[in-house]
Amino acid sequence: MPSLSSGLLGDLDPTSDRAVFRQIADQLREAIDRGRFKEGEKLPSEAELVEHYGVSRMTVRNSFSVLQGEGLVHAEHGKGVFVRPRPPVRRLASDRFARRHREQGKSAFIVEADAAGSHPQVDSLEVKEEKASQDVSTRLGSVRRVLARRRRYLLDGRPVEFATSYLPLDIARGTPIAEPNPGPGGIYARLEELGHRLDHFEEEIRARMPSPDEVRTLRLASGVPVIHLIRTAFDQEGRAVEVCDTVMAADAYVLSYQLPAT
Amino acid sequence: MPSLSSGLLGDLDPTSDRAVFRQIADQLREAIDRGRFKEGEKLPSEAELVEHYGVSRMTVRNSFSVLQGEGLVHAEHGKGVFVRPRPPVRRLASDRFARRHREQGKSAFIVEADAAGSHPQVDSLEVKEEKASQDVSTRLGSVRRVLARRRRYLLDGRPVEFATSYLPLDIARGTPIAEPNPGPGGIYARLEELGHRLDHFEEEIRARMPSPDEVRTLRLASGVPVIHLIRTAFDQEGRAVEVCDTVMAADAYVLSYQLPAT
DNA sequence: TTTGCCCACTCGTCTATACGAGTAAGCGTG
DNA sequence: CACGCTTACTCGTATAGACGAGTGGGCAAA
Repeated sequence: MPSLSSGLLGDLDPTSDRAVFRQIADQLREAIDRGRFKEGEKLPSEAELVEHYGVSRMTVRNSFSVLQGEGLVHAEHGKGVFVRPRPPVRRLASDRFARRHREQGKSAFIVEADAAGSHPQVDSLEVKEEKASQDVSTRLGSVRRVLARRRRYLLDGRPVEFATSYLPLDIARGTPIAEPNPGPGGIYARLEELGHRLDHFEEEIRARMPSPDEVRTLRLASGVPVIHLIRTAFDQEGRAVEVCDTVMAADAYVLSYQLPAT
Repeated sequence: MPSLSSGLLGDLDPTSDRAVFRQIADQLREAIDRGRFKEGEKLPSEAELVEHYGVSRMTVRNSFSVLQGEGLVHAEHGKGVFVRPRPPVRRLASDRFARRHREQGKSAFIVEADAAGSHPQVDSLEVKEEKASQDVSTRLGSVRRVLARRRRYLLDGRPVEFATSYLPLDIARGTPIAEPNPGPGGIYARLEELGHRLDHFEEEIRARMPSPDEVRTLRLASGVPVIHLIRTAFDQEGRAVEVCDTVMAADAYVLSYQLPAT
């Protein structure tokens, strides 16, 4: 059978000064927006579109690359080009570090994911002492070396977040914080037990395109940005006791904050 | 003179299974990261790279498109391909809506930008009544029609943010809030004067690639995501009195929040 | 039936070529 | 000197063709 697309897609406007590949991208985008192609569904193949529009294959591929850059579709070698499904998002609420959430045994990530019916995992655990980067050193108040705790979070097998915590050695060395598993309530519970009663957190949020490294560790599709969150924890003496650097797949997260109007 | 690039760029590895255009992208990326090409500087032209690597022009263009997708470079027709300069970022602190900031005459955006030495502008003002979207209606508690206040913010001539505030008609109609210029302290000051004493805000943050529309209104370079922020303002009776939907150029913003450890 | 191969279809990579259009500098003319 | 043209260089768009490699179904052989 010839192009299934015929019914769903229109013709090109040769008088338009809009580039042909843009016109094709526009039509595909609109068809997707209108739900003519649903999430996960296969778009017409390159060959079909070449046929339908009477253009060369590179032109069709150019259209697809536009849509890929917008994060709308993704290509699978040997299979086709598909409408990118929106994954379930993880909501991070601003009270997620409240003391009351810290009393339980399991980490917030596990508890929350279980509740949402998905399968959580944490891997790539690494705990080691290292030299503090300029930025981390500044945030922690001029420390030279730090304890770094790295881990990757996965939901239903998909990596969604990569995080590194940095703590001053004089606080963390020789404590459960320096163990791979710091115990119930996580490192914040341990910090409080060690006498660093937490006062508040500061979070800085940026969004940007991922580095090739991040594309690899988070298995990101093209057209998916990352949210870069840097949290600093302060104890009641005003000392920065931890910096946590987190990179999240932006399509898997919604951050939520509550601000006083005071 | 032949390629200036010769000194800065290496050779291809024909034995590698990494695609040629990726190898070229890798080398350019690394050169940029190492500072061999500085912000705003011109990369070697397509022709020079064709010459240097002995590949076809489409292969070089493919490399550039990879880097463009990463937001590292941008092309200017007739001029060349340049390392994308990081614009000055605007910091949004979580206390930006505190009452004490609301007493002055000018809007927070103007005050802040002036202080930072940049030239702020607000344009595309539009104030009108319209049908509430499903989402806005839900957030405001099932209102059918709303007052919508749209505006675009620019820094030194560059659009950085596009925002729309939605307010229930029973609150806003016939008040200064329905005027293009709501007066000193903005609409939050007016809301409080009207007896809606503000209690707190809720902010939801997402990051994603921009729609073609957003690319146009924010004049976004390719490879620049947007931060999508939805703020809901609640008064002391617990009623949602405003929803503000904001789309920001992600390369121009850092959001900063302070969370209690309680 | 099961195994394994082949083939058709898919996207990925690369070449070669052509023309269009924006930019900027040089040069000659008025 | 000032203006406008030419020209060389830049990226943008599009064509046509070639080969490679992943996927999955069908068919033939064991």
